[in-house]
Amino acid sequence: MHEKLLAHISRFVDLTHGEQQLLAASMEYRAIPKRKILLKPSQVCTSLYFVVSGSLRLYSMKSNGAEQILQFGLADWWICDYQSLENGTVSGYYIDAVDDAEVLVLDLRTRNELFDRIPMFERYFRLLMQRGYAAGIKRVSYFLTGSREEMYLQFVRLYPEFAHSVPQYMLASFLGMTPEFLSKIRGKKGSTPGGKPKIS
Amino acid sequence: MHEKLLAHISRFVDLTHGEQQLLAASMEYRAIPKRKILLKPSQVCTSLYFVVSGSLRLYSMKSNGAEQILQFGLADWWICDYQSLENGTVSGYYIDAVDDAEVLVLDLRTRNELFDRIPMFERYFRLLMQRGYAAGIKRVSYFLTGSREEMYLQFVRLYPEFAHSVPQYMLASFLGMTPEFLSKIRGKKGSTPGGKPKIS
DNA sequence: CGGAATCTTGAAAGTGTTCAAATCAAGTGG
DNA sequence: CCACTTGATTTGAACACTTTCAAGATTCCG
Repeated sequence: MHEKLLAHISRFVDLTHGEQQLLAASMEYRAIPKRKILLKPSQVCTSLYFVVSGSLRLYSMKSNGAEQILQFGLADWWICDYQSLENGTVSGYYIDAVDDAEVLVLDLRTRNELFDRIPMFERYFRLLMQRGYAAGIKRVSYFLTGSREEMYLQFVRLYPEFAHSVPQYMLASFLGMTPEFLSKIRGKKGSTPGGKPKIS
Repeated sequence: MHEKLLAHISRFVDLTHGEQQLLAASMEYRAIPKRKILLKPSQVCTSLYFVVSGSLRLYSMKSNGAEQILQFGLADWWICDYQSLENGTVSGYYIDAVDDAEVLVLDLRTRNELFDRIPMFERYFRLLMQRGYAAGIKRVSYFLTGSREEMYLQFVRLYPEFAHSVPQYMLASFLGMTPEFLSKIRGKKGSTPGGKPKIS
């Protein structure tokens, strides 16, 4: 169950066998049924989730009651509200399961102990956070530079299977548009050229 | 010159006196004149800049030739293209000075040596990156949730002096709107109520 | 003073949203 | 297996927000 995590870590840093054991022993496996909520506003986030399979999402509630999905947590992703986690403040986000998922849970306190004992584990997180930071800047750049349609096409290019397995309204939310508009974008593509109506 | 950096670090982690000395000796002071370019596309980013005074910005060039500002580096900020830095790939961004600025330059190689020698320094960066990551998510949330006008008001609330010292077209770019539209937003405010025409 | 960059203003054109209704899909219980 | 209910997607018309383009006013700096 932990091989997937260890394999992921090994793409960034090297841990000794002992360190790997310690880490594996520090995380708890958990099966998350579809729609199960792992975090909600008014709670303080005290756990990090490593997604082994399935998918989670992090979202907020807009003033009009609509969900605003800010992040999907697919396989090999860590997901949590880092602001709440680090400051001990109340979260403003929800985290739940899009599909049935399997995760490894790492408690905040345990994480901090691991950081003290295994500097390379903290480096791994430094690299992840740095990457997330850089990706955030690039994401903002996409929002500001291109149209919603380009963003959609880009997303489909990057995550073709996921883009078609996730409910359309969730994808629309993540891309910052209404489900109606995404539907129109999709409609435009499928029927324009002599294209066959679509297979299956 | 380095006190500002050490003071900033001390808000996150504790360094011994010796570590502080080592760090200070590892960074080079540099005065950056207004408009001086520190990084441009086709270069690989190999330095991190800590802003002591003044302000830098990180931006890309849109297909229509307009600048898209993605980030301002104000006092106490670190700025660089982390993706280029870590992967050794060519950057897609520019970094230059909005105003005359003073920075401390940290070379990539030196940074990595410091990380090996001073685990708390790497923790400091882990916390910075984590914070930047969380802030990036919140920023996306602002873009998707509110109107440009709300974003502008929010920005002014957070950085009142900076918002009025930076050229308006740069602020517009950072907020993802045209300078014309920002001008209209500002016009609306100033003249709505019995408000005085504006002082100075 | 002169020139260049910046900011303002207005009309026309986009792009994406809202609202409402119709269609489609999927499960549930009988 | 069908009828029903609920949720998801599609479609269209009216609307709102933001951009584009073009001209004029302003400011800044040598």
